[in-house]
Amino acid sequence: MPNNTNTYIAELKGKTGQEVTLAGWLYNSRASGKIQFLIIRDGTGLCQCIAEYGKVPDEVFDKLKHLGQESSLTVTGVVRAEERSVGGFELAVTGAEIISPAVDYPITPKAHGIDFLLKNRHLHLRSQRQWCIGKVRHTVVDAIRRFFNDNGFTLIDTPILTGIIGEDAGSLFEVDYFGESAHLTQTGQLHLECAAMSFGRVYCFGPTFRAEKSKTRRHLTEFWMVEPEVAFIDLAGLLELAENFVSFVVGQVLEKNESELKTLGANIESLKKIQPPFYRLTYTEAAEILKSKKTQDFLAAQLNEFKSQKQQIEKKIGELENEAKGSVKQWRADKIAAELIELRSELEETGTKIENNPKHAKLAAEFEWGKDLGGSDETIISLMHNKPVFVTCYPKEAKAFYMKADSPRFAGEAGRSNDKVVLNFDMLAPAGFGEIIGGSVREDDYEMLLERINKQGLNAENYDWYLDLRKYGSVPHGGFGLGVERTVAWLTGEKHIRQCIAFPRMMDKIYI
RNA sequence: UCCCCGAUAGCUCAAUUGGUAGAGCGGGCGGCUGUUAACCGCCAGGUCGUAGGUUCGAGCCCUACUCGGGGAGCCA
Repeated sequence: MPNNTNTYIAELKGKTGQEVTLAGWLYNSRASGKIQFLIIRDGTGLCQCIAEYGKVPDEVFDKLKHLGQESSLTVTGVVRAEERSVGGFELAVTGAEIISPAVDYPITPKAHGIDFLLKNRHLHLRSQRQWCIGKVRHTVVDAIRRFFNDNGFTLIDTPILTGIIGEDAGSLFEVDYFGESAHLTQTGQLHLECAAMSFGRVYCFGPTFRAEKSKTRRHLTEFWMVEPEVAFIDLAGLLELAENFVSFVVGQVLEKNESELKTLGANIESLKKIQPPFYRLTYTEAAEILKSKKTQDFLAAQLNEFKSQKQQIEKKIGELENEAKGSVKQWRADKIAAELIELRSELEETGTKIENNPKHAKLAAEFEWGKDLGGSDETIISLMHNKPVFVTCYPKEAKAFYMKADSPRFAGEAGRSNDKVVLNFDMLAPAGFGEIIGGSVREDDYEMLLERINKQGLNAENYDWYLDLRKYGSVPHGGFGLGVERTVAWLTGEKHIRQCIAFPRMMDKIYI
């Protein structure tokens, strides 16, 4: 980099004993009379810098003492290994230069509400948690491109403004296109299929828009999706591709972001288990599992666990409240108050789980063949497994028009007649996280496809070009889509998908 | 769209259940040479979301509205 003699915090390893200059922002500072602990962040990491009275010029010492959080500065000092310090290294400060002081930075090192943080998203991105998630996301995106690029896939950029409906007409964002109606893409799949007939193996990767009225921790109206599409592939081939792909992405994150995962409190051990093969269930088998006694027992056991969790939390709250009533030191009272806030929100969450459990049990028990798998059904299946689960061959009626009807190979034991199911699959992330991939073999027969289009009340004229693919050298083909934010949320253990994209767009709300 | 919860200092939350609005963090000043969301002392900081109503008296009760959170349905 030109004209930059500064050292990045990530490069401190191996510079022990050398004098270096860091350029960054003041993340936090603690002063203790004649010694100051300044934590600097520079985008590559955090480093504690020690300013001792007498070892830096007096006016520098004074300036640092009154410097506000997030002020930008350069700090010069000697690197030394120090176990007690974040990152294992610290700087013995010999000099510092303030670039731009910050006053009254709104995001303090204490707790904040989510609305406040989203309104301050432009600043919240600087926080450690958001930084770690951003790093993991970067690795996920890089791994996605790497996997497909290294496996013979060609990148095709599919349009964002489209005139064709890929998924559900109810979740479209309408755009005025010079007086005509157009909308934002819900999937690149249909265009991608065209490209697959030219390049064989292709993928697209970009933002996707769905105007779903979904106010949940799993939904965004704008999210990033990668979609591979392969000519000459069957369902078994797609599953293999998907499990190799996901395992590669997880492996890359484990390799490159271990410290971020640790900071975020992700379950690293369970991620290490993500290796092919994943579990495979047909929809029919999944439906039977849902209705089985095993599932009811599983849910009942879970309910008991939730209840005992609740009791434990309540007991702890009681204990803390009692302690707070007695005479305690101010600092202890504060700690108790903070703990109580956390425990109460945990209690509320557990209460919701207890409330939902019987509903989910009922939904599962009364599950009827032919319905789509609901969110709670997916959660149950996913909770019962420690690796991702493929659920294949859903009823045709519940699925999109372009999915190919079943063949005997995938019909499953239950032996429903083949034409009632389609050759699709969902991939459910383990431990209750739920769906992160949806895909299918595409209908490649002209007549069958036309029939499905008409049956779903779509205007066949709009799909002329799509039907043409079945006219001129049609081949079996298929693909899938993986949601980036959901994947990042799963890997990082982040509860809400909105934290997994820098500037989230949610239902009815764009903050900045 | 439906159900539940919330709105009090810049931020996170209290307020003995209708009787003078409080604490921590953050900010300012001071103290402390190994802190880890440091700690200790002092100071400043409020039209209790908005509009009505009940009452001698409302942060607290009632009605409407606005905004936010959580969940359901649907999905990547």
